[in-house]
Amino acid sequence: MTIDCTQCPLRQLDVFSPFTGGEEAFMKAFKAGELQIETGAQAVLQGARSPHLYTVLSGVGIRYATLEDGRRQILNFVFPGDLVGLQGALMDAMSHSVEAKTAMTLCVFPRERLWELFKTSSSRAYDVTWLAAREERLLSDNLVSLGRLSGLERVAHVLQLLHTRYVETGLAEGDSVALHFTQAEIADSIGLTPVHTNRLMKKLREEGLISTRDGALTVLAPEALAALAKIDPARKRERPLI
Amino acid sequence: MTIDCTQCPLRQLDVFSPFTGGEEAFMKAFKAGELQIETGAQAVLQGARSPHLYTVLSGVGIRYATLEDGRRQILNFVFPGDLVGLQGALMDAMSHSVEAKTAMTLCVFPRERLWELFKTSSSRAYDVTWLAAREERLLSDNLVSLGRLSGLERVAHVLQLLHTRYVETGLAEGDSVALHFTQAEIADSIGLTPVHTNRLMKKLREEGLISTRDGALTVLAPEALAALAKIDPARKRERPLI
DNA sequence: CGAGTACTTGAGTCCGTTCAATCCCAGTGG
DNA sequence: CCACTGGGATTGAACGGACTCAAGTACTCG
Repeated sequence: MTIDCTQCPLRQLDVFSPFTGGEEAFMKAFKAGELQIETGAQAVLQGARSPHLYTVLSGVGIRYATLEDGRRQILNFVFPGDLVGLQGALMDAMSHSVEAKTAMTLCVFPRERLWELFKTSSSRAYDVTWLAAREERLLSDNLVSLGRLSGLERVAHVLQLLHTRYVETGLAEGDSVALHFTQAEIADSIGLTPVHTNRLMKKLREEGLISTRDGALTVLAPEALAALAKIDPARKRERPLI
Repeated sequence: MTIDCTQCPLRQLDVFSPFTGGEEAFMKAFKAGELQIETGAQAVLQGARSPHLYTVLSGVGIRYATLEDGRRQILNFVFPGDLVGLQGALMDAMSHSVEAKTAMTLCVFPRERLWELFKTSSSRAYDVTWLAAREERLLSDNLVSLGRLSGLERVAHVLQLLHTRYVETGLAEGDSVALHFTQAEIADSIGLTPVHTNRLMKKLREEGLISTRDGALTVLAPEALAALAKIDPARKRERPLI
């Protein structure tokens, strides 16, 4: 029993641009099914040529690359509405893996239909490109963080980012969010060790910027945190949903 | 006097996929002209909503973001065949600037024609998306470098990357390439200070991996450098050219 | 020949790492 | 009911890679 695109619950959220009419029905024709995966399972694997392109319907995960010697870098966090596997669908092989950190549901689009989608609907094709450009921007932000921010600033940056993404995808309960990522994962996303990340989070707590109680993150001083994180508050958040 | 797309000199290069027929003539209709800029000039500016989308016809540059306090992070190096200004054409404003490090020639596509291109040619639209996905992959590689490689590995990584890009765009003279980037710029791309970058380059020289003489970089031990840089030699290089 | 820019090198400091040990808590099986 | 287990979070102490500040060299350009 899969969800009908015309009933897609994500469409309700403010971050996603509304469809102008009949477009959900169009997308429905491209959806081949749903993939349900458990916490810890891989949606796509580095090196593999994924046979599908996915849109995240629910759940969160991480997008990461590993080196031969085991070092891991988390490139980005995966939230509802994100495209997964575009590289594999377009180019040769995936340069990263995606792992679920909660149970996830993914809408499945077979790769051969992607080309069909480009031929049939130029506006949907435009949206795919738009999302690719958005991904590029998110990676750029992380690059600036890793390259030019201090450790404390980087921690503020991810926490701010995660908070925003939880809120905009409707996964926040009140003003605090239940993080599904461990400190080790946060550390792997900002290029620090878990130990040092822990110390820096402690510092943010002591300075009253955040609080963390039983896995929930609360931002106590949003302006101060954003200032530390060097995040532009004016950036538009709205985006298309495929 | 602008170059006719049907005569595009880049098309000759091995890295670029051949057009199947009549496609150059199609692209010609979208080209509104050429932009010539001098060394040090900005092609696009961070924060601006660029009125154009460009393809680099000749010359090299840097794509970078700056923070309020002046810190700068180079996101990527810009070479012939690269798309410039896609974010500005699709979304709201550019999150980065592009500056010429040699004289550059850019093919100009007005942003309103981008949408027209999507409507008219699904294969060209597909190529634009392909290039966006490629950019995403290059950024991921840099992210892994900044987050998980040591200083020495990072220096090896950029140098290897630059060498490859010079060679594949036909800008190499023999086995050595004339770098158009200063050590300070290389430092800004790998998240290190110029001073430390200098010391690490010295080390690579002492170990016999590279040599640098009057601005030219020669890779003396390609395998050793690639091993240090953690670069996958098997990756396909061919890509579309818009 | 002076000025500017890039590159090079030295010495001291600090941020982040490494290697541990400890704590906390949710399961789980006796 | 409680000891046992294991993963995550936390803290301590010592080390080291990268930074800072500073001086000096090499080269181009007016």
